Amino acid sequence: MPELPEVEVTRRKIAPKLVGRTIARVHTTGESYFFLTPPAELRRRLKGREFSALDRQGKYLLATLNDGSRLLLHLGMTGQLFVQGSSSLRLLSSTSRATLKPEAQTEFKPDGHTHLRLAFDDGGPEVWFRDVRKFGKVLWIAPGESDSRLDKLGVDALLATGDILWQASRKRTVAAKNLILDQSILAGVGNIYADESLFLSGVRPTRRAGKLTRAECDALAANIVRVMQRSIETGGSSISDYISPDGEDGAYQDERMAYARTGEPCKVCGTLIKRIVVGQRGTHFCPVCQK
DNA sequence: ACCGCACCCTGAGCGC
DNA sequence: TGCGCTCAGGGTGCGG
Repeated sequence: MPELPEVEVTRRKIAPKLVGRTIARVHTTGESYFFLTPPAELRRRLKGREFSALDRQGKYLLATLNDGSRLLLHLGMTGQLFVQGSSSLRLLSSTSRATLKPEAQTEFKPDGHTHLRLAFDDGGPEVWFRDVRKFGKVLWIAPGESDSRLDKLGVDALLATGDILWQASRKRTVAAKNLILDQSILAGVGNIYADESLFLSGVRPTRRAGKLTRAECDALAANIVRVMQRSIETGGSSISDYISPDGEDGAYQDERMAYARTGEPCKVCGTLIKRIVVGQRGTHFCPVCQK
């Protein structure tokens, strides 16, 4: 699932394929939950525009167009933003993956889940946005306008500080995990990096936020920054559907200490990693290392 | 103000 | 072989 590191890796790799290029044609699927801007309007707004920048805020990608309008993209759970010509087994169904020899994999062809296709006037490779579950989002923002989704975001998680967590957590009864998942406090933390940073900080995910000590807030902020920077360096986590724009897998999943390690020994003390549900999310922790 | 929870979606995996 | 059920979860919105 794409969180800040995966979105940042995507941004870095896709930016050169967007910035400076002019959109010649836009193909979309039909109206759906996915299109916050109706597809017909989106096609009209984008055609003929040139991308001038690609930025990131939390888990959102924000492209600026040469008329001052902006295109907001969110990868949701299963969003895949990539360049035409990429080949990745993650673009195939698991049955296809199982029956297809790796050397036989062919270039991905747009399917019903490929909701947005941008073709450019230079005739080069198109940029495609595919999303099986449609939890992703596309929104066109008029020049000079803002959007409540962006306005509500807290400090980018790469800039997390103990002070932010300390201030935000006082008198709060929510679980510590829910606090760091709150995008209005820190923008970019998702389920994987929440579990990982809590593990590294020795804090149990269910601990009431208001009971965190100042030292624990400092440790948590430092570890959030650390796991995210490390994940960006390794290309992000390719755990379910995430692929980078060139189809390469990330490697951070190999460094996981807690997430999706249910029943496996803790890499520090050997105790079996436990799985519970916190705030509707699968949550993994070491019952001994995390207090 | 805060908190818990239902909902949006589709495919995988399981039991029968 | 196939059906029906459950699970996965980011973000939004609503009811308590």
